Amino acid sequence: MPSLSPNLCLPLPSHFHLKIMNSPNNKNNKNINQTSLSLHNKQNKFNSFNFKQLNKAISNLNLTQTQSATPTQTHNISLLLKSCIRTQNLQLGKLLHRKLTESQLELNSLLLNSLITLYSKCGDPQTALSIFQNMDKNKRNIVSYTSMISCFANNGMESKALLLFLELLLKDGLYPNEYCFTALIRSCSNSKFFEIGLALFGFVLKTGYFNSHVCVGCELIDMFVKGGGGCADLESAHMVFDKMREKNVVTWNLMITRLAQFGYHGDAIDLFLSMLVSSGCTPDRFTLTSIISVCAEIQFLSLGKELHSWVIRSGLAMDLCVGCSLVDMYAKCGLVQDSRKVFDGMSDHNVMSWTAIIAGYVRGGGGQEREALRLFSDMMLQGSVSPNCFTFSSVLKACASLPDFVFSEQVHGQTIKLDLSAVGCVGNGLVSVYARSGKMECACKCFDVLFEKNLISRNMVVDDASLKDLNLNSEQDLNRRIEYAGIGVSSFTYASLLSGAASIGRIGKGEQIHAMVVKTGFGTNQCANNALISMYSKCGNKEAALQVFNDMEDRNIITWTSIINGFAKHGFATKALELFYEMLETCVKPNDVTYIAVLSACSHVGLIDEAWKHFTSMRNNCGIVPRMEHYACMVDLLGRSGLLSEAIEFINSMPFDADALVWRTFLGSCRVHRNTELGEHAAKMILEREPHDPATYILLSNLYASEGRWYDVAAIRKRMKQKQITKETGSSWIEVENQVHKFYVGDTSHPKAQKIYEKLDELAVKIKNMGYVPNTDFVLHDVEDEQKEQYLFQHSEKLAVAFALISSTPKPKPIRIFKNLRVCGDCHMAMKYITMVTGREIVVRDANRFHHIKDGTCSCNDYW
DNA sequence: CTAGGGTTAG
Repeated sequence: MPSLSPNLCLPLPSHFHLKIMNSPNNKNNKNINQTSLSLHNKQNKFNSFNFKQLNKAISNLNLTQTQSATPTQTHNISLLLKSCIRTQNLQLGKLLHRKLTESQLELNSLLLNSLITLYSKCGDPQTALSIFQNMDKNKRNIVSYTSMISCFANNGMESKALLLFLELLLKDGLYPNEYCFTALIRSCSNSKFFEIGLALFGFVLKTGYFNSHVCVGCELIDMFVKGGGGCADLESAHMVFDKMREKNVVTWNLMITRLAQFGYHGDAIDLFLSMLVSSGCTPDRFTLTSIISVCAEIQFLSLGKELHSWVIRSGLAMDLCVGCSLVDMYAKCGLVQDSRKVFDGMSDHNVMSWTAIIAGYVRGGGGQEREALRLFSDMMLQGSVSPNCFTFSSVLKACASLPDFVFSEQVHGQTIKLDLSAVGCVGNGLVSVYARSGKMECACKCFDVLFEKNLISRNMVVDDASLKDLNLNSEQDLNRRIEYAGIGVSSFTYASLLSGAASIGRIGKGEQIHAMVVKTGFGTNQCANNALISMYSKCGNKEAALQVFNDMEDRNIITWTSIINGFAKHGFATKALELFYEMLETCVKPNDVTYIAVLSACSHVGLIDEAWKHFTSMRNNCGIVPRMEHYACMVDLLGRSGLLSEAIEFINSMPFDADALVWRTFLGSCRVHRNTELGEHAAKMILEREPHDPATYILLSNLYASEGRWYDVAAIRKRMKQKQITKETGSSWIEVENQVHKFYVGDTSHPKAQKIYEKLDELAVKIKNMGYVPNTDFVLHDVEDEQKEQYLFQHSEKLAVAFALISSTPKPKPIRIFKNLRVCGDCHMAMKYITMVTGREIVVRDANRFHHIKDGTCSCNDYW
């Protein structure tokens, strides 16, 4: 941490020290306060100006032909300019500017400076600069310089800000003031100029500018938060905060917000409490918004409610942002109804309040997705608010959970129209919507858009001329710069690309992204590596996942959880548990997700005692309260071991009502152990909770089929027809040479179909000789036996295997197949024989889990 | 005329 009085090391000219000594910065305090007070009043007066009024006022502005602007004219013009700035209306600002130019009125410093500010704040630094450059030398005062420095600082041209400051120091009669230092420190608030920022920090401490205005301190706090080398230094930020002589409500808000943004929720609440007790400042809309969001994050409902009543009592209930945070807080605390009440009571809505309530319903799940989509439709119909990527992220999640597809396609259209389909969370949402419906072509297309657009944006950034003058020495520098600027590639971009590739199993693309990660200097980035581990795991390549894991130096809980989960999903429980114990030794604390991985590892291989041990220890030793998912793992474990009545007892003893997931897990066990009676009960429970779940109907119908109860099978099919529930069409796909090949049952559309079927015939003969007997239980009963067998041998997963074998995939590599439904029992058996006759390893990812099939055995132990 | 703070997703 830097010392609070670092050495002064700025290369300042000698006369500068003198100037500072003479500068009357203490006397200024009073003036500043007065200025800002009167300014405040003026702002309020213009708050009520709408576009029309402002337009009219500008048009009616009387610019009589005097040589230079009179005090009254100056006053009026400056007020109008301020209104344009406040409303970010560059259009009207330009109109006013044009009128001034046309009138040939000679503009004084004040007006020219105001024009610089107008262009600066409306994102047009070039025009601001040209006004500054064309100003008469004798009109260019300290305010002009400060406005221009601030313009550079706020428009991503930090080096130019510093250079202009150096130029200012050489001007006789001009003295930098606290406004100027504030802008300078802001310029240094990125990693590149952090060192200069430290020097400025020392300087303002020595000269007393540090306490001359709260803004200087605020800017310093943010500088440390952004930190040197991209690493936040909250401790130093907090020290600056403590050291500030005067703090106003903004200062408190800033510190509270930054603590919250960096995940120090408890500290943020503590600071809020000391603000109440000892600051003498009254919390305002900003404070409440921030702290209510903290309550949402950590689900601190009691404080959240308290703050809600405060909001009402203090008359802030009509504030849009406060309302948004309340909507979000109630939703995140699980009280969607209360959230809705706040939402309905708001006088106005913006994209955030809509998104917050929609996300609330989506998060709640259990059929509430429909209400979320209804609200989304309302929002679109009203038309005053346009959805953004956050909105789509939630809406697409809702789409993925619903059977109707028309709506999803409309949403997809909207994302294209608004040019958001290549934004990470939107693109991934689209990919998973299509992937879940088995529309792999569409899923792949959406992914490719994501993949290519993100590549292009990176290339554009590299070509950007303004980055070239920054004198970057290495590619790492460039990336840090890009990441900081929030454009182009960041570790987040990679993470979202990787999760997209993983969800559709495109390992080839995943490998390409991996190469890009390394090439662009993110090879040691924790977030990118965590995403790589998940991607390789989800694509069935556990060796590559382990390789990434082993090469990582900096592992966090997500890293460990990802690798443990990877092995657990593949049925390698021993390795998963080994890693779990290794993790505990390195003193990384497991979280709730880690325990889901651990319990599912146990359940995949039937380690009952081990599972119970962890289930009790998670609560007792780690204070983690088991969630639905944890209970589901335990039900799975008991069910798999055939302890069906124990499983039912366990479900009944749960502290909350079991959801569809738990019952679906149980139904799976009933199917394997052929217990129709309990299975029917489980199915009934699921359909009570999710009446449109096609998977349940299928599972139940399979259960009846396995017992030969064809009458009941038919009844189920009829019911599905009545309810218009369609079974997902089974399909399998495989990636060969970066291209996805997809197959349906009996599919002959592939260009190499003839060769595929020849290979299948050849395989059939070979494996029958080894003892394979087709299991026709998996085919409809009213077909002749020979036909059944033929039908069976045209299952999509078998077609994919045959295609892999005739393709030139390198031999040592396993054949990786993906299936949208559960793999069929006969295919599973046949594949085991195929691994024996071909010596190849087959990895199948089905809807539920992974099957690593090698030398005639499968990692799932024939239980799935 | 020049300076600072808030909300939505994974």
